[in-house]
Amino acid sequence: MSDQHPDAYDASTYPSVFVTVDLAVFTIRNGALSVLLIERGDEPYAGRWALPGGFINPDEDAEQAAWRELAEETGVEQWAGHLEQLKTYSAPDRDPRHRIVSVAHVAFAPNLPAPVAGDDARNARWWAVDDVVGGEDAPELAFDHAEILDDAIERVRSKLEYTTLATEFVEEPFTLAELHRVYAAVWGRPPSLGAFRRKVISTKGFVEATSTKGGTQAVGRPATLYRRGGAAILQPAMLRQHATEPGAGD
Amino acid sequence: MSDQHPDAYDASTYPSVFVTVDLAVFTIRNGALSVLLIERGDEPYAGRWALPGGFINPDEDAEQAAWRELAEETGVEQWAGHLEQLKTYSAPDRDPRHRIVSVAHVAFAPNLPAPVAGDDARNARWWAVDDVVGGEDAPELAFDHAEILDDAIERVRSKLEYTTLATEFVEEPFTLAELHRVYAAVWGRPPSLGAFRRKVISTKGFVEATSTKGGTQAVGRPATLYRRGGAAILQPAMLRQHATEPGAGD
DNA sequence: TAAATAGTGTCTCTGAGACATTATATT
DNA sequence: AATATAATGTCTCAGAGACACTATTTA
Repeated sequence: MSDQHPDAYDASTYPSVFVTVDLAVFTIRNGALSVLLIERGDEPYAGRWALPGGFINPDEDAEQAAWRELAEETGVEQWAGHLEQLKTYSAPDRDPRHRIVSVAHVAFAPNLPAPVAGDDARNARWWAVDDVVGGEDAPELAFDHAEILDDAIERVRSKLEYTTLATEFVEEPFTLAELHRVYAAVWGRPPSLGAFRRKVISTKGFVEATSTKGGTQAVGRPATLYRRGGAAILQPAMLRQHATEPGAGD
Repeated sequence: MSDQHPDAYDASTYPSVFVTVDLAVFTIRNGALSVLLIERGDEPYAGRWALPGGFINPDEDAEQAAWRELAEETGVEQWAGHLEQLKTYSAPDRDPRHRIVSVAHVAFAPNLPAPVAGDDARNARWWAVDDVVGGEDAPELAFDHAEILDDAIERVRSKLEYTTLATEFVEEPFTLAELHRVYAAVWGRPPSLGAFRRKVISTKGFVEATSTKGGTQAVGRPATLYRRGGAAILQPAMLRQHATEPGAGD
């Protein structure tokens, strides 16, 4: 914050606003990157789908509020995944009623169940992100949530490049094939399997092999099972072929 | 934002807060990455150094407020550089007087002059970041600005890796040696000159050669002069030797 | 000429992509 | 055996680091 005006806190001089958190909660379902949306029951935007969110309490910072909302919305108490701040959205007219500034967050977790429905008659479900952002019969989201979701998706995609965050999308223990499918789902196109295996295994602290073997498949050679390692960043990064390729051929 | 409680906007139910922007403004001065700080005249933290910032007006979003503050603090009307949102800081007790949520921003520009002093008797100057974050006689910053500055520095460093942002730190036209010195200043250690030149030149859209030659040096072969190209991201990234080697996470 | 800075060539090493080959399980 | 999946080996190519070498200017 900081300020240069000693009396700047006079509420008559500067207006106060409401501050909320919004959440883009991601998981992998049926091999597709999916996000949790809630159908609004009230105006404005009644009937539209929106990101879950809520107000920050007086004793919370934004991250604590996000964790709390996450538990409330998903019904998951012991959250196994990761949560981080995304960006703050503050256009003066983003909410037609009041000035509301929202601190958006991104969360990831492995293979979450369908969200708690009973709670308060709201409709809530997982959407494959391709069904939300991909033109055609994609729903129009409430408020500026389409923009938030776009930014959130880009955050997830880029984080897979230079961090070990992909491991947050799978349950331990996991196989390298499962981890590879996370990259395929999030990026749309998987990295080449050979290079992927080499990189994951050779990057110290990305994953740790366990002594047991197994996997979900009923047939075929059983896979080595791994746990998350201690490393957080990938150096160098896992390469993704950006959609915006520099001049073809090249 | 979004909400699930139709009457949630009742001010008696949820408290309103003040929202500010803070700015970490960076430039290169005397070969060192430097940040603009302001000495506070009033309590709290009177006498402490702080990041410049101010309140968001009712008709502005956070980015517009940041641009406005930037012009006010630096006295630069035609801002040649870049500004982007960094992160929002919202600890309930980060300001002892009121609940204040701050949307921090990062700005870069080439070789800025000493900040406007006369304005309102406040003391303002450029600090080499090594003098602010480096132990010893580093000043204790006001509020949570030390944390913000840490995050801002890390943002600048990492952005040089995967974007063409370094060109925002030099005035056009510039030489490759000047651009190389930007990397040296921001990272502490420069990338190897040979690889650097190859990468900058071979990355389409990073820089564009001009027909003229020159440079600042009085002696030696005159350098080719360049302008910024149209590209924004570097694919693959410029490699930096991280201080924190991969292996041990947080 | 010497000194200074700009720019190139070349060697080696790492690692990515492609894909053939081998390994280990079930039926 | 046949089939399915896991895992490895190998070839090639792009690019990074190191550094010697060449180029172009001023004094």
